[in-house]
Amino acid sequence: MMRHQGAALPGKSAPDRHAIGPHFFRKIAVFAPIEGAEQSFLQRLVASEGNVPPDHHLVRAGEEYGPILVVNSGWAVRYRTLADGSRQIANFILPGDFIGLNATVMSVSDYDVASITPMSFARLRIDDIIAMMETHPRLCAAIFWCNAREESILFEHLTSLGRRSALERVAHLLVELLRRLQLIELAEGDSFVMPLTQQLIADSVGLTAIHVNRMMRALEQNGLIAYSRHPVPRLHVRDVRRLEAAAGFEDGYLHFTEMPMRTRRAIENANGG
Amino acid sequence: MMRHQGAALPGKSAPDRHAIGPHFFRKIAVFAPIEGAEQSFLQRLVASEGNVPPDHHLVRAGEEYGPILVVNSGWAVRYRTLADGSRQIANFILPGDFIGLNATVMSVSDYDVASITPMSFARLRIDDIIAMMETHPRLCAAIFWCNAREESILFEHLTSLGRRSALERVAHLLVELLRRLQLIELAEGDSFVMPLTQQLIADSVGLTAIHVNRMMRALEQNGLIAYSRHPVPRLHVRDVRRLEAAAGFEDGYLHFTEMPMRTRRAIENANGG
DNA sequence: CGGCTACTTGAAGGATTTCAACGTAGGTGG
DNA sequence: CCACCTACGTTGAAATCCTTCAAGTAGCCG
Repeated sequence: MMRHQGAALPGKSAPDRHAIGPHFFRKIAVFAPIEGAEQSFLQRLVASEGNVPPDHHLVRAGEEYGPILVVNSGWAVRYRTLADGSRQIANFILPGDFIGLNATVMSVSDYDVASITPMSFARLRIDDIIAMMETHPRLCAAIFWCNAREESILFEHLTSLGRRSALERVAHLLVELLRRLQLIELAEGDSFVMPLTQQLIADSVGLTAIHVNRMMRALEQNGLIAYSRHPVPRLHVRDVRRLEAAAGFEDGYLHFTEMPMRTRRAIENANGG
Repeated sequence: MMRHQGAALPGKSAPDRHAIGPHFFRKIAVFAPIEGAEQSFLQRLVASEGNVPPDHHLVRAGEEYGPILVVNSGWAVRYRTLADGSRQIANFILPGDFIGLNATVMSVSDYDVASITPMSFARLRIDDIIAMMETHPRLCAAIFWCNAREESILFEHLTSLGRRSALERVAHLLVELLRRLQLIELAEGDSFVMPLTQQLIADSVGLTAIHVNRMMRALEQNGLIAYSRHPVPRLHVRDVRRLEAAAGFEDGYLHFTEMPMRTRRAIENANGG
């Protein structure tokens, strides 16, 4: 059904090919570095790797979760569809993000996840993750932190929809994407490859695609952003400061910070002491 | 500074006074019953109990988390404040809910929590919770489930702000509160004590208090709800079905049951019709 | 070339906000 | 016990933001 990545590797001799790519470890390092034995333990947990084309469903609302995925490349989108056919996007899923982590405590999904671009990812068996949570408290805490950070981003998104103007919402999304991509080293300076259509942005920020268009043109005409279509669509943030100001952006919610001391101490004592 | 509940207990003789009230266990039972040894283990973890009056801050954005709380009675609100002074409420915190669970993996809060009514709660030390996660995997999973459910409610809230009309948003909030209160047995039939001002509702659903007023009057005039002020403010849902229809409400996101709502409706219609 | 998708622009309409009053209930101090 | 004060709720009218409707452009792929 779904084929593994067809890289022409000579047998199984490649000893430590990384199944979970570097973006995950860059992101998680904000919380705690995952290195050495821990990293190889996590790598050995990878059951398989996968690829999907754009517009492919990875999780479906109302259906059982599949394996948990860690994105290695490509973008996906998590959303709910309403009775009238309109949809609301919760968040854009970037390399290094988990997909379907709720499967550890819920059997059926209440949202959809679909790829936007071609994607590659590592698959982790749910039972292995649950077992890991008992044996490796630091990794358990790291997963808990990923969840908490995602929830924080969701809250900021809610704040946008509830209390910010159309211009602010669009600007805010663009700054957030820039910052998240910079963290995983997928931005080049203040620009990044931009796979989102204006309709996707609209479904995220609660506007019509038409109005998103007007807001982006306004940002462009004021010299805050620029857009180039070739060779691939790319967004350039011309003035990060002014874009942040236009968005009412505060970066605290992204938690570019460290693990609290007490958590580190507790975990170290449990393990070594 | 903060006094313990002044109940005139005769010394320490009361052996097993429940520090975490019943609402928490009713809610969590949807996921897994916490009974016997597990329940008493959790009860022994309670470091102390506390009370606060209305409009009291329990968590402050930008400051370190205090102990983790489990609400025993009263309502609180979790929100962020924007630069211009407006605020966005993420969720209303009811009896049985945790406060400050993120303290397990983050040291500084990025949101405020404040009481709406007088509240009572149990305090749990963060270190004890972290230790518990390693020794009691079922309790760890239960906490993980609480987080996942809260995130799911937040997503539905986001969907309201992004894609529903003012009338739908208000109706949706009222149905959600009814359902959550029924789960913890704090509703009486289809009515419940309503401590929220229209301004609080407005800050939750992203409208002005004036427009919330108009929407509530519309719901009242159409016979969907009724409001009585004495002896305490109380909201009566006169027609749950029609209120749910007006809200575009689907209860899957609350994770009450294994059975999706459309299935249950189909069964009820088949029986009653 | 035709058909598709995404993007762009203008004008009219509608939903929600803003501004401005007024009502009502509870609490406080004279 | 009444006068005043404050917080919350209620209503109307004007202004604004965003949507809807309509039309047209640009690039891509068969």
